[in-house]
Amino acid sequence: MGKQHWVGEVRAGTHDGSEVELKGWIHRSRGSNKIWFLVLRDSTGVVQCVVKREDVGDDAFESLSTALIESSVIIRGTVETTDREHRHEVLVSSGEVVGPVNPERPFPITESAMSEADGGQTEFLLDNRHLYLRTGRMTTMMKLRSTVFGAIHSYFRDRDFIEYQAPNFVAGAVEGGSTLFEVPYFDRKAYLTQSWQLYAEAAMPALERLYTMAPSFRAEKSRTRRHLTEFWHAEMEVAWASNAEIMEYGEGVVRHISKTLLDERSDELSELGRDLDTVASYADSEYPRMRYDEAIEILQGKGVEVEWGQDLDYSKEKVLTSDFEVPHFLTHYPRVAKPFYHRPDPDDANYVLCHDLLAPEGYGEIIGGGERTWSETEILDRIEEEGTPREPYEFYIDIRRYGGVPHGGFGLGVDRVCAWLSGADHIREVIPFPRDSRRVTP
RNA sequence: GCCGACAUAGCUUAGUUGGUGGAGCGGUGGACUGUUAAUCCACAGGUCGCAGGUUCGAGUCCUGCUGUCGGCGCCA
Repeated sequence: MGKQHWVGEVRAGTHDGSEVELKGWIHRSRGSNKIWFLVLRDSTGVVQCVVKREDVGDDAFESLSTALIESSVIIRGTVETTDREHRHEVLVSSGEVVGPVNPERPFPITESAMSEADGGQTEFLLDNRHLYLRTGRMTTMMKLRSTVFGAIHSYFRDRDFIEYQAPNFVAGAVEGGSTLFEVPYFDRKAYLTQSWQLYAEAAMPALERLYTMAPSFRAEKSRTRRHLTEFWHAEMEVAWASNAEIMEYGEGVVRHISKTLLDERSDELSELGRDLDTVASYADSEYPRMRYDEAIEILQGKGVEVEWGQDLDYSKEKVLTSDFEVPHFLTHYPRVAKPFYHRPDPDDANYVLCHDLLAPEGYGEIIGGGERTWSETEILDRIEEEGTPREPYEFYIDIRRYGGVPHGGFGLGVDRVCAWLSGADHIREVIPFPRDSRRVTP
């Protein structure tokens, strides 16, 4: 790489008193006719560079001092310690502009746009998302996001899970048919996948423990702080596992993500205003289990109008989780509220062996999972009972004709977890190019 | 699909009973040897989302349209 020195190293004191060559972009620029201050940004942070006319000469002084914000530059100089902000400065000996910014089209994202925008939610910042990515807030979010992805991979790989990929063009739904994205597929129709699960179950007898992280697509017209039409889905499937065991993995991975963020990204969490003790409580606590029936009783006790058999919508989740300080599992939903692949409870067939993990602070459901219906007769009954067309699921039924075994898994909304743990106001803040029902550009 | 808001300069916005559209940031030119969203002076920049209507006169009132945002149902 044609770059040896990094701003983060300068800030850490690695190069105190030494010559460095910094390559980056102008974050801020100010000064007078003899001395100029360039705040230089690279992927590791910002540092102030002091350019004196007498040191660099008139030509370099003119080109550096007139370069606009987000011009790319190479700066050479000596690192000095200081009592000023950032504790370190670069006293510039020479430098040049690499990629200038045209004054007719200055960098459009101003301080006012940033400060009023509340996390990049204005139309303007969404239209300029390709430029918004390089702002401090979004850069920090992308680093946190990378750590979350890494933590999920390490959690499963450390437990001998095999990463496995399913097709994204599919013929059938996992969730409701109305949320399918239909795409032309030569002379037929196909759909974008809503979940890896059905194809994971096909590989379950081969791999026994498998996981993935991949995008899922749902054509929901939802406009909420928790929804995207394209979201990153961490899913896992385990042979011979019960609902309770699957929940152990769910709790484990969420706690592992929280701990990894604290270990590797505490500065970034603090930068975003996240209280580290709150995140630590998510890493250290056990997550209570609560049956659906208990949740209904609690809600009814609070005067919420809810009938047994209803799925719990967000407004009810919110009332329920308002007293929770850590994530809670909700288990044993009524059979009528859940799709065919959930396994009915052998102890009471009115319920299914499933679980949702509800995050506190109003972030809602972050995991949905459970045991799968695994015998041929039971899956056929469930499909018929639901009135679901059988054809797209023939392969899924066939799996059960050859050595079916109990198994289960879950899906975790990675973006939701990122939003929750970073304390973001909106799920859009944690993904570089958010997709919702009204936006596919840029 | 439903409910509710909003739309003024590149950005963030002010605009009073309807009476000549202002400012800050950003840009340009100038001043300034330690600035922290630097400061000071000057200049440029507007089809007030679009189309109708009411009126002597509409950024402002009315209707329609478009776009955007927030929320709901559903979900991760």
